[in-house]
Amino acid sequence: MQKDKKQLLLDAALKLFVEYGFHGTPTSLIAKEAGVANGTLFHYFKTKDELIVALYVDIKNRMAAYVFENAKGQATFKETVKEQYLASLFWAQDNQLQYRFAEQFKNSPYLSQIAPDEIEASVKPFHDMLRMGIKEGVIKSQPVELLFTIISSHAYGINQYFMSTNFSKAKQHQVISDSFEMLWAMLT
Amino acid sequence: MQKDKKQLLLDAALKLFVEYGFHGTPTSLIAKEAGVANGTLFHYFKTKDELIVALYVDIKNRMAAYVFENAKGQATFKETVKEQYLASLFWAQDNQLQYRFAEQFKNSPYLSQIAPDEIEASVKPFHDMLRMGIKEGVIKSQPVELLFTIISSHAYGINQYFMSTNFSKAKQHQVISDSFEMLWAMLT
DNA sequence: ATTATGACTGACTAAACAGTCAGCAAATTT
DNA sequence: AAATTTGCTGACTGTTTAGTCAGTCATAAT
Repeated sequence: MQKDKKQLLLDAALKLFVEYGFHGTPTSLIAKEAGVANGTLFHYFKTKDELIVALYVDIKNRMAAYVFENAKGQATFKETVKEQYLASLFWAQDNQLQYRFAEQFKNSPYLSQIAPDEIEASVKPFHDMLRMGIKEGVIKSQPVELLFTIISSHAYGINQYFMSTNFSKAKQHQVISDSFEMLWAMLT
Repeated sequence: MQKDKKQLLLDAALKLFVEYGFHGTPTSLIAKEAGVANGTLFHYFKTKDELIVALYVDIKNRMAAYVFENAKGQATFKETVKEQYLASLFWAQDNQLQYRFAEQFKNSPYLSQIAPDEIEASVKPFHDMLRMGIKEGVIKSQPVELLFTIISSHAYGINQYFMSTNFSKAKQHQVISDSFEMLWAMLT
């Protein structure tokens, strides 16, 4: 039983988009790489843009699911934040293509095709959590949007660092763990 | 005396690339926006790719010049780092188009068209400075690449935050200044 | 005054592209 | 067994695109 063709198309598109960019990748090449006919792409996605947006939404959902799955049921606030931070970076580590695609997408004009309230909804759980931390007096009283952005971009930076080095997985885990303690010091 | 046509083309390309993306912007539209003939673009830039890369290099140089100009001659290490950090963010504030273009470029496959040693050279002054700080025992003893990436992405985060808010310039300056102190606490 | 130069033009072309569509073959329903 | 549906195909098309090039014109050199 092989993967269904929709998934094959998404996999092929991901790989090619990261390598050649959105418009540097013709739909014909995506179909070829996926091993399906040209028209099949348009059977599953009305337009190329729809494929690009669908791919982004799919990746975002998978990452969010992974982070929440791995960070649930922590005893303290700090442990919750830490596990979410670690899970994000571990996910990025194991899904470099997805991560790079997401960054490319976020910095492109395609981002405007995602409804603002959809973006809003995806960050809400994190904002709520941070609000709780402030209420409990564990972290600094600052706008949660600012705190969340700082945490996210800190993780982004660590990931960039890994992309330019050649650390073993164990070494990377070490750096991630250390970097969280630096980050935490900044938040409290 | 009007700007020369090369600069008009770069200005037009910048505006359109940020709005429509690299491949979403035909060369014909760039020429039209610049108010020059179609062929003039190819008189100054052999290919569209060359224009894109030239635009990035130009922007990077301008930003670097601004940062160094504004941060030179500080008395202490901390003040030097702080002024460079502030200057970067002030520049981004006053050059939103340039900043967004640079981010789009950095996260695209075009980045690979910049020679690694050129990238290396552009970050070297910062690495050297950080090395000095470590030697003097002012900041944490960590790989300078890591420290620099953390500082850069912290600034990136603050800028992202500004893009989703509507603060006055004064308020933004306040946030930038505060955020540096948080960052500094993390580095020492 | 004549010639030479080089920035600039814009009509043009070959190639590439996203998207269409008539229809096929296998599975499912009747 | 016939009819219908469904997932898929790939040749095709109208449009758009990057890049070309023969030639214009203002300025500068002789």
